[in-house]
Amino acid sequence: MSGLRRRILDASVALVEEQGVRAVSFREVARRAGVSHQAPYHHFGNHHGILRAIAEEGFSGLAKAMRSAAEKAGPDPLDALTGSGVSYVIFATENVGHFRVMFQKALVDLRDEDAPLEQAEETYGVLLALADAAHEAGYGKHLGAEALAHLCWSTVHGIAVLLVEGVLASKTPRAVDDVQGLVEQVVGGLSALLRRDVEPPN
Amino acid sequence: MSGLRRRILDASVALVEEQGVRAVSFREVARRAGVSHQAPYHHFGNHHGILRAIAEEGFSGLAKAMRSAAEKAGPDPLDALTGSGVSYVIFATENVGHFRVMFQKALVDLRDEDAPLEQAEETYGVLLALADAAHEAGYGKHLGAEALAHLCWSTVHGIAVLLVEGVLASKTPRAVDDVQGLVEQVVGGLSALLRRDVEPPN
DNA sequence: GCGTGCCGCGTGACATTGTCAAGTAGGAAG
DNA sequence: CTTCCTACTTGACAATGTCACGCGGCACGC
Repeated sequence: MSGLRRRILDASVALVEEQGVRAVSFREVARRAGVSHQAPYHHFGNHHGILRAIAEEGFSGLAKAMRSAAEKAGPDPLDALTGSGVSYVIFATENVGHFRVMFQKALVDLRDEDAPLEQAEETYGVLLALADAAHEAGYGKHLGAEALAHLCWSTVHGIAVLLVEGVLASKTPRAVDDVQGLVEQVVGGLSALLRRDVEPPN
Repeated sequence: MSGLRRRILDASVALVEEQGVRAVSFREVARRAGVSHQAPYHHFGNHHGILRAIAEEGFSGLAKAMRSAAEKAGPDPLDALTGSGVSYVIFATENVGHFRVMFQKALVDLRDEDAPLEQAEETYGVLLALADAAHEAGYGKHLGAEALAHLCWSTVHGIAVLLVEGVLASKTPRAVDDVQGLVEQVVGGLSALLRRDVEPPN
């Protein structure tokens, strides 16, 4: 029950967050964990093994965060969908080390023939269920449930990437440097559009 | 006026597309270009130099594509905004090698204090202008021009990333494997929402 | 003519990396 | 006591980014 595996994972995630995926060297994480350069190899097989483990943990946590946010939201399916969207972005900004690894084909093949990443499938399932419920309730009716899911996913994923990679931060005229503000702006904006499409304010 | 610089850049972009950024080794691109392992170093200074050059070329091409698409669209500002959004995604899928490098802080710091990437600023300017025009025409009025720009950017960037990294492809029940279909679905969906918010179909 | 730079590129070397091969301590099982 | 097995360590190898330096050619002043 060696806690070494955990220490190595933590060190790797921290490295990704600080200096990007490229900086994650087998030997550096070993050094940070205070073990020999072969100890990580024993736990993860090879370099891809560590990245895959990070991605598994990441998708698992993301699915949990989305489900939890959806439950905490009100009874309106759109509120649940919006809440999970916000939690998606928050998760990304609070788990940069995981998030950076999760969506790069060259690092982790989500649909590897031999071993597709089931945690990713699970996350997609959560999204689809929420979008379906919202669609059933009439939101984005003319789009179709699948299109609604893809639209929401694209939007939250886009804002997450732009935030995490520092593309948007402090780019705006007014200092909208805080994450919360941008998330509200974007996710809230899409949510408002969907709601006004069903309940025109007049 | 050595064409070697171009050959090295092309080889690098091809490598990113085939095997991800991690595979771009100084020596491998030199080998592919048929020169010594120090020739690239002479042209780009160091590893980051190549990636930065790729990003510059990428943002430059992206801005051009967006402007061109906006001009080709009809007179309606929303059509221009939508068209440039579609071109954004198309650019990403047709220039994966560039796109992957452009939005990773650890590879290219867009707002480096010493030398911010002006091509990126230019691209952002194109987006802002299009969003402003659409906002002036009444689209996304309750959002604000800036929020409209961020919403559109997030959505097209999100779908672009998910497509390029193979996250969405063949994930849907019905085989919506073709890029065009997904782009229409997502970008067209957002566009429709914005239009119906102004011109309710009834 | 001829030296004197510089530009583009090649050669050689060094520390560092991922990975393979072969150990070793310690406990459980027989 | 022997025989595994697990969790690591040590040592080696080819490959990588980078530094220092060498080398041919071309432009320039004189």
